[in-house]
Formats: sequence, C-alpha cells, structure tokens
Amino acid sequence: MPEERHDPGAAALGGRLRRLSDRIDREAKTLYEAYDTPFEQRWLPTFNALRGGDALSVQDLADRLGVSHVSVSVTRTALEKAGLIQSAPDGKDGRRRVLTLTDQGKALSQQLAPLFDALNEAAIALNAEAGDAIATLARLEAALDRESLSQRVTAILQAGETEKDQD
Amino acid sequence: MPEERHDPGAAALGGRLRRLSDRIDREAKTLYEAYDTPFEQRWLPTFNALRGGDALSVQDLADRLGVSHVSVSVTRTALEKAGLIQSAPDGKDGRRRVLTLTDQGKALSQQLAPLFDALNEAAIALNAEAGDAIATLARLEAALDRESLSQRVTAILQAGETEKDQD
DNA sequence: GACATATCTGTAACCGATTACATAAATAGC
DNA sequence: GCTATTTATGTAATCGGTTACAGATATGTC
Repeated sequence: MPEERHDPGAAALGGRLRRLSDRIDREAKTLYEAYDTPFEQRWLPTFNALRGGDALSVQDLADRLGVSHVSVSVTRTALEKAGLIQSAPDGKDGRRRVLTLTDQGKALSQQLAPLFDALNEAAIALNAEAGDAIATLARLEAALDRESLSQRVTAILQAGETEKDQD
Repeated sequence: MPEERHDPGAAALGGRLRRLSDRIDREAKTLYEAYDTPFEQRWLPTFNALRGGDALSVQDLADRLGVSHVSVSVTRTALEKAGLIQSAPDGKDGRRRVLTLTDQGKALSQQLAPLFDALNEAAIALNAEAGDAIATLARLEAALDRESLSQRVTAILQAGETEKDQD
C-alpha cells in the first residue's frame, strides 16, 4: 500500500475511491472483451435498467441510477448507435423520449445474462470480504449529505480561529 | 438512495465509488476557491509530498502516491506552470528530474496549511462516521489483489458450466 | 392568450485517472 | 565497445463522470 499517511485525508480518500473505481471498471471491461462483445462499462447501468422491459426516459434513468441526465444522454447515444436500444418520442410529453431495447439488445441481454449474474455474485463476495463496503459507502454518502466536506472544513477552520482568539 | 438493487453489482460498486470520489473532489475544490487560490485538487497529493522538503522524481512520487507516472507527470507540468514547483536534472541519472517547491510554493504551503489540516480532520471524522471507510477500502483493494474481478467472474462462470454439465 | 418558470434533452468543456507509445538514458551481458 | 533490455519521462487518446449552457416543451399564473 502506498504511503498516504501524511496526505490531507480527504484528497487521499477521494483519490483512493477513484482508483478503486477505475480498477473495477477496467477489470469488468476485460470480461466483455473475453465475451467478444464490444460492450462498454458505462453502458451497463442503463442497459441493465432497460432489461427490465420498461420504457424509460433519460431523466427516469438518471433518477433511478443516481447519475446526471448528461451521463445517461451520452450513454443513450452510444447504445443507440450500437443498435442495442431505440428511442421514440413520448406520446404525452414532447420533451421526452422513451428508450427500449431493440431485438439485438434483447439478444445481447440474454447472451450476457450469465456474465451479469457472475458480476453480481463477484460483487457480493467482494463486498463481504471487504466487510460490507456497500454499507460503508452508504454511510459515507449519508455523512456527506448531513454535512458536506466544505461545511465540515469551514467549521473546523472557524473553530481554529476561535481558539486562537481565545488564547 | 437511487435504486441499484438489480444492477450487476460490480458496475454499481464501481460507479458508486467514482461518484463519491467526484463529489469529494468537487467539494474540496470549492474550498480552494474560497481561499482565493487557484489550487487544483489533482495537485494536492504531489504538492503535499513535496511539502516535506525532499527532492523527488516523477517516478518517486508515482510510487509513493500509488498513481501512474503519467498522472504525476501531468501534475508536475501544471504545478511548474503555476510557479509552485521547479524541476532540475538529477545529477546522477540523466533520465530523471527532481522536483522541489519554489519560494512561491513554500509560501502557498504555509498559507494553505490550516486548510490542509482541516481537510485531514474532516476526513478523519468522515472516516469514523462511515465506520472506518479507509479500512474497508483497504480490504476491498486487498481482496482484488488476492483475486481480481476478472478471475472471480471467470471462476463463477466456469462453476456454472460445470454445474450444467453435471445436471 | 401571454408571459414567466420549470422540465427534458443534447452539446461542449472539464476533471483526474488510465493505457499506449515514443524518446532518451542506464544497465546487463557478451 | 556493442547490443539488448530496462527505466524515466512526456504526449496523445481514452474513460466515466460532472457543470454550464442552449433549445424545445410543459406548466402555472395573471
């Protein structure tokens, strides 16, 4: 493990999270390559959500996946280009388009189902070995929801000012 | 919390790690802005390592920080351009350059020291509130070191094939 | 009906990492 | 000394997110 003890912790934590994320994404990518499918890691959450059969909009997916609509929009473009999904205007709301899997997408969904199941199992095992990483991340997110990093640091800095004034 | 239950877990985990990382980076960035210094989040690990006073090379820093030499190289360029560090040829090895803080860098280091300390304290608090996120991340990294995601998924897929053959 | 505000989607630019590759220098082996 | 291999650094492209902004459409208020 590299030496990070003296790093301002928030940066070290952020970097560590990113590198772990990158690592998982890279390793997942090698699996799609082994399956001989030009599947991209960023497609997975959107593709998987549409596998359920519902027609969903970009914003629906963004809400459901917890990412920005931009992230979903870019993914939609790529999935459509790959022929895996199609989009059609929403009958009721001219702003919206609804996305569904194409026949090709459904075929790929079936082909990759074992891989997706295995990814899930592997994640469950990893989560357990790490000591419930998912719960820990949820608590970290909740802690930041309660009081953002900026607020915490500002409070600490102000406490330091107050201590100085009182000395 | 967005609905991720049905997502192939490894992608969900990777995405979650990334979004948390992005969030921490963004929030840290607002703090530098509040300090009225054009400091960039990606500079921090390298800048902080050089604050110790040692002259270090790109590769030294990469090893120490656990990132690729490219990441450090790009950061070195930016820090040098900002006038915060300087680089000089290593007397003994023509391939290497050694990096040190400039006077301006030292001055900024002193100016931002309270902010860096506060970031550290905030990280310690967040880590505790999350239930030792750092230890959990370390176990997750160690689990992946022992057996990569690819290996785990491949093993699961092969077990599934074996079960099918035996049925 | 007109206007202001909100929502949906798409594009551009950015962020902090990576891999691939190229060039220069050092090292090892003969 | 020569050659092959390794190491150090830098550049380009890529990845998977983000914010900012623009245009189109829907909604709410008067």
